[in-house]
Amino acid sequence: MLDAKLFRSELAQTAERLKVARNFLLDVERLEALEQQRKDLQVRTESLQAERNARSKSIGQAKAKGEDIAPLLAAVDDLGAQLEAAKAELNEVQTQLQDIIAGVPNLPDESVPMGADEDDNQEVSRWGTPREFTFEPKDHVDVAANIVNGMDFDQGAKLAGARFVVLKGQIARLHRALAQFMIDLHTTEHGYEEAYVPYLVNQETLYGTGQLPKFGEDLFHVKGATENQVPLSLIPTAEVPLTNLWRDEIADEHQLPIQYVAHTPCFRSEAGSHGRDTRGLIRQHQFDKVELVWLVQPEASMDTLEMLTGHAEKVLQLLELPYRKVLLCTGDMGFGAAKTYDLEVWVPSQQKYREISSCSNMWDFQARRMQARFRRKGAKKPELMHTLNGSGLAVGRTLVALLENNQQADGSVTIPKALQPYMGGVEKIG
RNA sequence: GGAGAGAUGGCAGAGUUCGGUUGAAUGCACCUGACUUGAAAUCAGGCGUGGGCUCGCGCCCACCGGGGGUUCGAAUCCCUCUCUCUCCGCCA
Repeated sequence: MLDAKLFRSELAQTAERLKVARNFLLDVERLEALEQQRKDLQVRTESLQAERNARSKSIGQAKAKGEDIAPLLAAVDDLGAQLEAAKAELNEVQTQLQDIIAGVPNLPDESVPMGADEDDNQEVSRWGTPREFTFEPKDHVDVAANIVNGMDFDQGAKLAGARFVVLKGQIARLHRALAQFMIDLHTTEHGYEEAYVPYLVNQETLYGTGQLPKFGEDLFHVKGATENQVPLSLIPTAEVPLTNLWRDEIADEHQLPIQYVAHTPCFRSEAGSHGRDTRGLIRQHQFDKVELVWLVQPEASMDTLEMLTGHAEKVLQLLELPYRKVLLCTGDMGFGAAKTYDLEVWVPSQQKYREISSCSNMWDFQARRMQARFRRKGAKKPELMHTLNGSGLAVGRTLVALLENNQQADGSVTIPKALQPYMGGVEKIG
């Protein structure tokens, strides 16, 4: 959420920036009208409340002195109705304003290139060299098929439906090994605190990180057993529970920065991506991810984004997987991001780089929704934190990259040195 | 699953019986000043969050777990949801 003041004192400029940078059209006239109404109604409501408070107080005083309060009660007779009407009107207007503002995307940082879609993203760097195969490389589904049926999409479909998978044997272990390796790296080398979090969260939590109100159709929602039980939703990423740990909290300055790492499954409905990446592990309704989250002071967030991205890169480097780092343009960034780097890993079967990590600085966008704040030493007012998150990495897609890049002519798959301790010391599988 | 108790400011903890000048006693923590070579101790003062109006001084509104209700007026009464604790039962 953007600062509401931007919609009052700098409405025209804000609308222009949103249009240019995010192709987001703000209904300026409607906002202006609503804001004017809000102002009038709020002043009226509050003065009615002030009047009611004053009169109620005098009734109390009169009663304490044993005076007759009947005339005072009569004088206050129609105040209640007036106040109720004003309140209702104000409420309506504020709900409308809130709906508009909650649906406005974040403004990009100055360093983000302008652009319409992914074609305008900027490649920042490449690491590693895609391997020259002396044979026709298979895709990960076929590579896995060679390893005693370690990846079974039919069984996934049988148990749950399309876009679900069952992993077994060495593939299942490799999948687990990758997650363990990533967590250990981030906790021991990069200073993250490991966290285990709920996979189901409530609506306030989803609002805090920006999934609601706008992107509810991307999630799986779980109805309570009884009618008036609170609705919960499966997390689409651990960013949601981790960042919300500081919702409605005020940290002391010395507690920052805070860094969390968690390994969780992620659940996405993938509504609107029918027919895309239907084969294989690339796009599933359920996938595992190791997520990195930072909560920092505003002045530190830009440097932190570089650090965070570096931590995700380190995983790819230690796994010896070729990748490139891409700076997303204004048009390709997520709803709440101010700046995002994607890491894309080389996928031999597709002869292209595919997203395996997305690292974003959300600026104060989520913090404002969540009221996640901190207080500087000696300062009176708390300030909004900045929040950042990034995948370090998506485990399923890492498995894809490893199987494809490390496949051998004989159908086996080599295990990178860094991962071997997590695989019982074996150098290859299959 | 059954029975009961509770949720108040950064923390602890009054107030809820019998609704009224209570944004809320008190203690701790914290900030400023005095004393001190410095610190501790002591003393004085300050010290919640969000919002509105105003050039400003400042004034006003809301908030005692969430939502709704009764009332001129609710931390206090009623309904409901959530969470916490105790006991019993069951259980990975």
